[in-house]
Amino acid sequence: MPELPEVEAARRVAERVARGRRIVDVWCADDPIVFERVPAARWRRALLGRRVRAVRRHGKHLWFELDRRPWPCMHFGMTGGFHTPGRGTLWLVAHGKKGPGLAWPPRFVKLILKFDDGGELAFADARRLGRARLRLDPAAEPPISLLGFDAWRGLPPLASFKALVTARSSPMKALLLDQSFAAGVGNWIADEVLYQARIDPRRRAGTLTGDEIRRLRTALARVIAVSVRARNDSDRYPRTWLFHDRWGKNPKAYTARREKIRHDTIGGRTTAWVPSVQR
DNA sequence: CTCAGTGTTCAGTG
DNA sequence: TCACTGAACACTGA
Repeated sequence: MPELPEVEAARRVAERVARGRRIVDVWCADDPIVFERVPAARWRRALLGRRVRAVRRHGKHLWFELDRRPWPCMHFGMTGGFHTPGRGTLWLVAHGKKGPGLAWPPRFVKLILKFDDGGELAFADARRLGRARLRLDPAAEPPISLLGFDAWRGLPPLASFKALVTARSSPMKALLLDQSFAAGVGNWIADEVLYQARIDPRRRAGTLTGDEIRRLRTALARVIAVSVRARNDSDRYPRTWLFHDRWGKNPKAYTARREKIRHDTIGGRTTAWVPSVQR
């Protein structure tokens, strides 16, 4: 379930496994869709023998900083993630069986890196909406260069944040999902932020008052900070958040505060919101 | 069996 | 230019 907090968790796992290590083996699936028609042989040539200096993230994009270019960049799409072997394969994506997966290599694996200390890291993606690419300078080239501020580490000060919002005319839900505005916000976080900021997702960005924009920025900072700080996926979204009641497990569709939840398609995506709270 | 879905990209339209 | 819509991608789980 990769939005920014899950991708940041994946980045930390990748740093733990790979940072400072040398890549001693590369296995690459023959999947031209996922690998943008870069042949497996080119992946091997680019990565084999390289040392990993760091793993970087901007929005939902990750890349490995190696001691020689090009560098590999990943996007998890909706179902992608990193896996590590051993007792309790780490599942960063909540699909398939609950709990630690034991399969190695994992299902739908696209890339496996082996390191000089015996560690391994696999990139897998069931639905194949994710991407892995090779880039000479990932931050300076599309798609990463087209992203807006990172929603966690790059939130602009209030004045410039206001300017960015008032310059736009799209519905707030669409604006939050627009990665060229705030990189890393996905469908769930967008709904959570608008709920906590008490803003109707259909409101046009340019019509927000100064106070609403301030609430929006505060809610964005808080939702991301809390979910990034969480130790595990179950702590990522506190029980009082709209998140938990978003998909009617309870057909009553009320929030923890007994507020009626409504579902609409806004900005092309299913949107859960609370009319009695969001104006 | 059917259908919606945590995301992005592109073609077509207004 | 801006913004919206729908389709496509391929699989899972309700």
